Amino acid sequence: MQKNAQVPLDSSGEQSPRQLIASLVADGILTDPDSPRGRLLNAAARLFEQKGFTRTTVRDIAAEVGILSGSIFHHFASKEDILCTVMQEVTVYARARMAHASAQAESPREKLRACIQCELEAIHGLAVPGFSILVAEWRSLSADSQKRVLRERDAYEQIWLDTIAEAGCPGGEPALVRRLLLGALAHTYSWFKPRGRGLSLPELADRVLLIFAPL
Amino acid sequence: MQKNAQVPLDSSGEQSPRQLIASLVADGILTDPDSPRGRLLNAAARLFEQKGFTRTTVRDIAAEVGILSGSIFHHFASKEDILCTVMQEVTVYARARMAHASAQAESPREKLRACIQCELEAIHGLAVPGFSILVAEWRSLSADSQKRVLRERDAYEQIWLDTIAEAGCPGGEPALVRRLLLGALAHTYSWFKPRGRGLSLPELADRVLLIFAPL
DNA sequence: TTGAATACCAAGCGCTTGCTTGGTAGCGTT
DNA sequence: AACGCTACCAAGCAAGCGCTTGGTATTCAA
Repeated sequence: MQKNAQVPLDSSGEQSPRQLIASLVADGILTDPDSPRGRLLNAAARLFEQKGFTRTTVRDIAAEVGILSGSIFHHFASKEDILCTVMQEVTVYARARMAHASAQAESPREKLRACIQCELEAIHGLAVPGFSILVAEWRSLSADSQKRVLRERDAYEQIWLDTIAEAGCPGGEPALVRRLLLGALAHTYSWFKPRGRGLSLPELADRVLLIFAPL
Repeated sequence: MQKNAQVPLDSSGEQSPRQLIASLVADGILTDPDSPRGRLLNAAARLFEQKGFTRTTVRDIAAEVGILSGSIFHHFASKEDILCTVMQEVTVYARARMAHASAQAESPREKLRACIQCELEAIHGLAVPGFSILVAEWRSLSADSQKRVLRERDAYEQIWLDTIAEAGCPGGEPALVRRLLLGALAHTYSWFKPRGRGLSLPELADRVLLIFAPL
């Protein structure tokens, strides 16, 4: 159902989430969220994010969309297949979103800022539901499934590496900086509340930028 | 069995891991690793770190020390009790180790370096087996258990906050810097191989220091 | 009008899980 | 010799798990 070719992403002009999703669905690299399969993926992503993969049962997922647990296996081969597909599609969407945000910014440092804010929004469920699963549930995937997801993920990471290299961060190679940065950002999931009365999300992005790209 | 008072830690002179553990056992704030209970805790820590909490069964833990699964509940009230106790004791030991390492360093910046290296060693199983569980399995704890662990953890974090404040890191309040730093360090668990032929652990500590405390 | 495809139900199988129960063997005290 | 304490075994229960099977209702193209 899904073509795995790296479809070039449209990164010009303004785009609403709905438009972006629609164009990815039209390209055949994202499941239609209004289809039964798409509804299952969205429900699973929500639950995996809330409770974790092992603590989410197929009965939970089925109940979320109003069907019985057995019917899930008409759409997916296994519970792990659901997780793997969720991770793939989340990565595809996150990549499209970040490519767009990065292309909008002008200076290299602003591009990095845009990427940081973009990933923060993704992690905190403001833009890419299920993004935090990518880090939290990596070990729940079999080796084969990890490979499937990694192919999509490489394209996503390449945007980061290019951006970091151009911004001229200290701390060594872009790959190392990216890994430290990813850890720092992903971990904000467990303490930062974007809707709280403290730091706002763009403010947090600024602080992170200040550390990883001083000046 | 365990006194919860904040026992002042001996932080003078050289100390082998064995000596440090022995003194903590003598103080009654750590379980003797040679007792049946201690052997269970060590086995559980190893397994939780390798496979995660939910994917580790009480039968796995029992087999590791050569008893039957039911016998575990002579030593612990529940599987979660094991996890909670592991987390507590790991925190106690990590704190003692870091207090010692920090006290050995001279300048504020060297103290920060010592803490970073200390936590990296802990995360990668070179010094504090089970440390990575603290971050990875936090959500596996009930609210009550989280409170129990948090009391020990506060003392550990205080060392960090003091060290960061004195080192004068950019990026805002020490609490924020610490959270970003913890995320970055904890995540190294999933990509950094301390025994590999690439970057060594002290080198990695240097790079991290360069980012979080420039100059 | 038929036939295939899609989406789902109803029932339950086989297995694993955390944990319980009732009992026993060995040891140090008194 | 009697007691109590610690550490453990043997057996299994009740619940929950992922997943299978055989069948049905609806839709839509030929």
